[in-house]
Amino acid sequence: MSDGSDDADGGESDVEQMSAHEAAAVDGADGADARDFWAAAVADEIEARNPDEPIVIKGGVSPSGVAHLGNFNEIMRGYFVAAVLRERGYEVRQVFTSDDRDPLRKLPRKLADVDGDIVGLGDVDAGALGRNLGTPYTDIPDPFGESESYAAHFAALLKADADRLDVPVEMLSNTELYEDGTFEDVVAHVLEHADEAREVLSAYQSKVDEDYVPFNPICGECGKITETVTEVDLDARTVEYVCTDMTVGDETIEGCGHEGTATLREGKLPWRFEWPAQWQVLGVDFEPFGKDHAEGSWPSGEDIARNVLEIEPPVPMVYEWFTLNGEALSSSQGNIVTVVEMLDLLEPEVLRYFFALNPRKARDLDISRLDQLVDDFDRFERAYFGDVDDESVTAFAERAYPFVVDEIREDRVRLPYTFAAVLGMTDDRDLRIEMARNEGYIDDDTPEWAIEEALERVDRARAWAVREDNAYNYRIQDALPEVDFDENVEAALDELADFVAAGNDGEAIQGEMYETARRNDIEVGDFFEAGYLLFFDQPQGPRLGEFLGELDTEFVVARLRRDG
RNA sequence: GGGCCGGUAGCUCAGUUCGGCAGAGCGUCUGGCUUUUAACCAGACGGUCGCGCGUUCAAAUCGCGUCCGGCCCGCCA
Repeated sequence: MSDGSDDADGGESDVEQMSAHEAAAVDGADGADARDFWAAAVADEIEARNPDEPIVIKGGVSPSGVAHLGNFNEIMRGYFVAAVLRERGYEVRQVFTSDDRDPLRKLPRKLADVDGDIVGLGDVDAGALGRNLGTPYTDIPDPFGESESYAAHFAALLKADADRLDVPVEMLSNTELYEDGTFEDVVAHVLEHADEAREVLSAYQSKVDEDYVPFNPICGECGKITETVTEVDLDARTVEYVCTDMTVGDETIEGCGHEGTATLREGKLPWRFEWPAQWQVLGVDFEPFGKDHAEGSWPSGEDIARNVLEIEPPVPMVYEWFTLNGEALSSSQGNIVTVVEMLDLLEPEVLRYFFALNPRKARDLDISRLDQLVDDFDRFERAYFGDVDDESVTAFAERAYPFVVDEIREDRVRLPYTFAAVLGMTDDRDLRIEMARNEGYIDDDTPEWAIEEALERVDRARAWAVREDNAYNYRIQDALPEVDFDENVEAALDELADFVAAGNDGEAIQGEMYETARRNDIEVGDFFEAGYLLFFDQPQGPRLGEFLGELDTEFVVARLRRDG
């Protein structure tokens, strides 16, 4: 526990630990800390319970076809609370349970392959999945034939995403917790107190009757989860069962009729008991969950924890679901987005920022307006460094920013996202830098690492512009676009071509464009538009003169003369 | 039918815990930078805080009612 092996900065002294705790106490006393960042308020609540260390923060989902961004609430919301507690000097263990002893109940329409790319059911062995309806995810082969099981495949995806966002989380398999006996005593306890269990649960679920047994064995014959327990032998720690049909929605998963005996490790608790059982065996102090649990599983779980398991439930936190492009996340409708996809478009810290925002608000992730999210992040970052005159943003940034970035470095350069997208018009690195320099984002004092990081945004913003095919999807046209100009515009273009051919630099070209337009009696705007059409096949573009100054002179001259 | 959460400027959101002048960024418009693009600078426009009633000297904030959206109250997670 205190061997320091996972302690990043090693020799932290007890004195410093003390002061961290004291500082936290001061923060808690005036309340400023908690008001400004939800994770700090949650941390206060956990702290108030004087938890044993390590403090355990849990999340978890049942494996499904795709690990989408919504699932990531289970990891990111806990991460921020863990980070605040660590800052206060506590040892924190963040775990994520893959609830993988759950049976596959229906076929997913979409799956994510090992790289996180989404594929349809038709691209995998769907028959093998269909035959395994009702079987625990850990006993179903990986449809991609790579991992040990369907469950392992799914867990690996989530773990890979957590790594991409640099969140240290320990993945736990529910099945393993059953098989290695971690759950066994709780299962025995629940079966021993089956009357109380039934009584408590029946307040939440009307279907619970006298025959209800809170344990579902796995059929020794067909391997499916069964629901019919006929006898419980507490001394032998076994149950007798019949493998009967299971109803899922309006579908029926057929049982094989086998009658057998199962140990308490060969089955699972129903979810309503399994969740509190996890709290007990893992010693969970905090758990965020989606609003779907808020009025169902949570109240019953809390009750079961106190009155059946006789433990104190963790500090809860409900998070709102977010929508994608205004629509509910839905894998069957195909309205999903993954961490991998998002990281093609955003830097990891921007995505982390998204999850640092108030969990109580339903939030829409509008891909077409990602520039707005990135602008918000940039402002949030500047606020941390005291450059924003807005108390509430600054207070939030002061608390949350250190947990959003991997490293606090004040002299970072952030190109505005739309400008970064515009720079994506060229793949020429030097040209990108030159244009950023022209606009004042980079100067001679900018360190090389900052330039490097700034340019990382260009590829992402470019990917966004292409994906959305929006106004920032500029690309230098290799071939002459179809154009049709007035005579005086053509004359002006020829004059400008001569000016460029004479070897003038970008700044001069920019100035000359105005002169040329005036000389030929055309609106400056029309002349610029002509230039944009020639080079981008679009009526808008970057600051043109300086841009042309960066390109190959022969190419520019030929294009201005409409020669290719 | 019962319950929970949300609804604040065109957009994205602070502010609601604990009542004290309705806020920010973006967008838009106007002007500026010898310069109509990305950006930058100055300014302006923009509000029935979903709606109604109540409490109060004072309500986005508290209470009651109501509308809209999501979720839960079967199974499952």
